[in-house]
Amino acid sequence: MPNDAPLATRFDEWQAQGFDAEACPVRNVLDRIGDKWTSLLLVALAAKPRRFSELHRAVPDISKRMLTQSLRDLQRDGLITRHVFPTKPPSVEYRLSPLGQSAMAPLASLIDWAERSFAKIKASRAAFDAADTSEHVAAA
Amino acid sequence: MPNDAPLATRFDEWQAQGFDAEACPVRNVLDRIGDKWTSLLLVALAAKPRRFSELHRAVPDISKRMLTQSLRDLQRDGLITRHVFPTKPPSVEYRLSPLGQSAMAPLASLIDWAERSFAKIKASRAAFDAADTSEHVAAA
DNA sequence: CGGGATCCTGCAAGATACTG
DNA sequence: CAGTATCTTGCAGGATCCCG
Repeated sequence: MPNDAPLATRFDEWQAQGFDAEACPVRNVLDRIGDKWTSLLLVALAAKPRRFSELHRAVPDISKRMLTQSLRDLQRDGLITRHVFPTKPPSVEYRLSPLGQSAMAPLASLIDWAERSFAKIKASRAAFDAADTSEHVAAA
Repeated sequence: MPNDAPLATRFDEWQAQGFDAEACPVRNVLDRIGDKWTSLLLVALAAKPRRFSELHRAVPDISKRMLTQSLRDLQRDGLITRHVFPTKPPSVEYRLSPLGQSAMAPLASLIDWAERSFAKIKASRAAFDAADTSEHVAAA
């Protein structure tokens, strides 16, 4: 039940429901988006439909196993559709479903934020790690 | 370098850079957001600053270990700040940094999408699993 | 109270090989 | 080409105890 209450209020609601993993949209959906590969695959498919090996090349360091599994997860959630062309050899095309397309706007806004903030985050990490190291040095 | 090119174009750029994990904002930032706990903690802190054990209660099924670690990750990325009050016993307060606050808008839009789409996703999952099962049954 | 250190385990995911 | 099946392992993360 989406509503326009501030996040803080909704957090209280989720909390009241014990954050039931089955019921909580944040956990259900963010777990998928945050998956190492799924959001990358969604973006890859946002450009255009692609075939299995095309995706494999597009995302170089994913294993065939994980690619298959990630695609099936996305399909199971209804974010992408899978079309088999019974050619020889077979070819399979994946494309965003309408639901998947509807995810792109919020996902893009998050990616925008990520790109805008990346420099600050890197700087913060460097500072944090430097402080950590110098403490170790001081302690040693 | 944030820009207003469509995601598809930016994907090609990332790809050209080999998706270097150190350089790619998507991987760097989404990995954190998608973390099982961090986004939940951000939302919890969006309401108001909270202390360690308060957060522990707010997110019931996180272990102390993971809470500590998630908070340190968020602090390292500069999304939250940590304030130690040398009372007895000590109390530590966490709160969103300006950078963390700037993340809330895109995060909220994603959560909105999640809540709006959750019913569809659940339905899709159910249909997918049912098809799977019936195939097994048919095969058996 | 707010952690750190240590031990231990399960499962996520890589590597490899096979198939329609 | 587009996957499955099996085996194997690393390490995320829980449980427990300790400490200032």
